[in-house]
Amino acid sequence: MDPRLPKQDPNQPVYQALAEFRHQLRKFLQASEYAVHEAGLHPQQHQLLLAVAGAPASVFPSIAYAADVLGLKHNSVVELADRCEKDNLLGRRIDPHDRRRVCLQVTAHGRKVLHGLTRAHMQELDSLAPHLIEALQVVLENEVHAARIFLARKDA
Amino acid sequence: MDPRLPKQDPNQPVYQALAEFRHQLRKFLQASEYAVHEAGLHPQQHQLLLAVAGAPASVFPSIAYAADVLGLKHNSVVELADRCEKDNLLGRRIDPHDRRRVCLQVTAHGRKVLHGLTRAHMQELDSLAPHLIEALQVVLENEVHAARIFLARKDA
DNA sequence: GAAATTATGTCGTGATACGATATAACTATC
DNA sequence: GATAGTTATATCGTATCACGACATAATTTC
Repeated sequence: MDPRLPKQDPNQPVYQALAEFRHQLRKFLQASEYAVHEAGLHPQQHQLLLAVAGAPASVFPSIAYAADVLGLKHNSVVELADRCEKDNLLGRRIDPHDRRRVCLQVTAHGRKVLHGLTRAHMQELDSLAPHLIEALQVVLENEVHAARIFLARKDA
Repeated sequence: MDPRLPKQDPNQPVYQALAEFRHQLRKFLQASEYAVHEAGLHPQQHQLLLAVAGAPASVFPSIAYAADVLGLKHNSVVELADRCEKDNLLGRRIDPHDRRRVCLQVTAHGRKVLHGLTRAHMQELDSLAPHLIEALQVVLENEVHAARIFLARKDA
């Protein structure tokens, strides 16, 4: 006998769609982490480099800014920046206009590493993006379907 | 004087696109974690529940399967399943056909929690998915652009 | 210019994913 | 049908890392 109980949950297709979307997301994140590790740095270091190098020209790349876009608390970014500085990926420079603030800067070495990693990421996304979008669309279709059921129920 | 060096890195637009994509990704993941936390469980627990409940009917939801789709080592899933079992979200059942294998099953309580969380996730994705797709497209456009430059250089 | 606010930094703690290792069940081969 | 090898799950010690709580220093407000 199969140890699985009869799987008659009406939400199963929704769960499957969401699970598949997460799976695709994780595949991208895993591929990213692998490439990053090959390049000799930690995933969070790469994310900080990318956030700083990719900051729009209009924003000041401070600790607080990085914490905001990375979704971390400021002290976590302080520690992360410490580790990046130790590995010569990032530099700190105090803002003369406001000497509380720190301007994070990618070093020449950091730039070189980031450049290589970016190539790898673009290639990865090239093949994964369609799957990601497809999975997202399946999720949204399920949503429409669920909403239809919900509305039908309300009408009854 | 501005502590930022002249930002003339030709890759900046690419970095910005990738950083924005990651930012959107994190916003989704953060919103997810918030909802999950509100529901009284840990993000990884939710992921395991989803992976098990969303497993296609054709696959056996074992520890190894969960480890595969969650991108974790099997022993991490063992520990995660322990925590889920302790919180009455998941049950283990040995497969009679192969008594080494364990069948993971979402409990009634787990199903109830997952149901509520799924509603929240769908709503979140409803508003975030367009931004995610947009960010992805900007990345891919940058790739095309970069490839064009690359090819032009080769032709020269 | 004192008080409140803002930005960054320090330190101890807790959660968790992992490597190494263990145990048990299945499979193959003789 | 015993032994070797493989597969699936489990245990345990460790390291990383994000966090809360607190500290320091600069700026702003009144």
